Amino acid sequence: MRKNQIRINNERRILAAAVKIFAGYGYQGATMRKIAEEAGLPKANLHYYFQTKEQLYRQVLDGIFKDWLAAANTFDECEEPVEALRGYIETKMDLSRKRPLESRIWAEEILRGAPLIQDQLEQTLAAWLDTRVKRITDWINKGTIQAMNPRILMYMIWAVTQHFADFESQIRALNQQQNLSDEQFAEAKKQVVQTILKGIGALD
Amino acid sequence: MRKNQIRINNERRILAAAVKIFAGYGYQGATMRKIAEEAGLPKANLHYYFQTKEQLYRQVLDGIFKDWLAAANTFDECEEPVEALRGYIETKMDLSRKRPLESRIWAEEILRGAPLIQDQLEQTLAAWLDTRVKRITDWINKGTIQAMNPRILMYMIWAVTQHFADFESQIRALNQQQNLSDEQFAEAKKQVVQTILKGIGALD
DNA sequence: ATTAATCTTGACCGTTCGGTCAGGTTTATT
DNA sequence: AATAAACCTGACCGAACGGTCAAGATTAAT
Repeated sequence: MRKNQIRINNERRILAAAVKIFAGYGYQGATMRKIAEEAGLPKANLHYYFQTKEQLYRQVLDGIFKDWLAAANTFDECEEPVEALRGYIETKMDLSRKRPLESRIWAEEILRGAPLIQDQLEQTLAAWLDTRVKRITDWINKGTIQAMNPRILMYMIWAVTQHFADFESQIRALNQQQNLSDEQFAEAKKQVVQTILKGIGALD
Repeated sequence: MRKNQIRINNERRILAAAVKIFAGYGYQGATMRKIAEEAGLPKANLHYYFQTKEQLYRQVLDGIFKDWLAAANTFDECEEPVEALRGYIETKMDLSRKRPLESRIWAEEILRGAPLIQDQLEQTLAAWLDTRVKRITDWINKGTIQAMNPRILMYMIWAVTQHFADFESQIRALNQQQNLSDEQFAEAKKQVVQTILKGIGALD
């Protein structure tokens, strides 16, 4: 079932506009009018491609969820905890830097109690986490890293890395009203990796 | 200018209801009708005590901001980095546990770009952070903890501690649909403290 | 060239939003 | 007891919301 080029283009335009508006205003604060304006299309046209606001929002969330899971590639490819965790943390930091809007949409959805993605969290994400927990447990049993609760380690990594996207406006206010420069962000990335790896006894 | 008891009681009731509704639905998603229902008062009565939805929201934010700053008492009272940071992290963790709603309201406000509290961030919070950064810098200069960027350390502490409130629904979905028990939370608190303190070279 | 399918859009609809207000009730002051 | 101040609230308002639809325009298929 090949899609027409017109449909492909317009769906992409609308989704890109929706990401901006949902990230900037939240689900409730975002309006179909604003998204239509951002996309440069009449509002009725949005409803032609996406029947309801909720369906449009769901498709946005689906795209974000895929990126979320894909970020774990480095984690899976590396044998040793230092490489694997460093790669994962750096990938998540880069994601926060390059796609902060998506991170904020995700955060707001969780903040509201994950009304639309609870199933995906309980099914897909829970399974995803379980396999990573097993790998970390193996490292612990081998003595490569110290004993700990692997889940809490993952929560900490998520918290810290996503903070640089989700709380960007707070960080900016505390940095002379300037977003972190590339140099500052690189420093943050380095320090985050260093602190966590050292914190779990994977370094030294 | 002493306030009447009726006013005191009703303002408190309305503010408590507002915290619940703002936390559960976000600023845009919260309605004066829902808040009135939660408070058990007619909607028009809310507007008698708080002229607009925004003013009510501002007062909620003000209360949260004060708790935020007050959590630093332990930090200031202790001489040594291990005590000071441990106390601060534990206080912030306890705050996330006991008052998650307030944490979520704060998070959403920052997520939306801090439209109403930007001034307070740039003035009060920036000054607050500066003094703590100075203390940490002193520790670094004394060699008690390793060299690092103190601001990034504070961001990490905020990120991790608040994550347990802000992402509660995600953590629940990954914990067999159960909120963290007191025991699990205590374990998390311990591991967070341990990881960060060890990560900055304040332990061992 | 003709038909069918897809796409486009201004105008419109019912609902809900934040907010107002007049007029009544309760509480405080003297 | 009388007056003033504070408090209460049902009914209402204009604006903005998500969504619909009929009728026309464009593109694809034959």
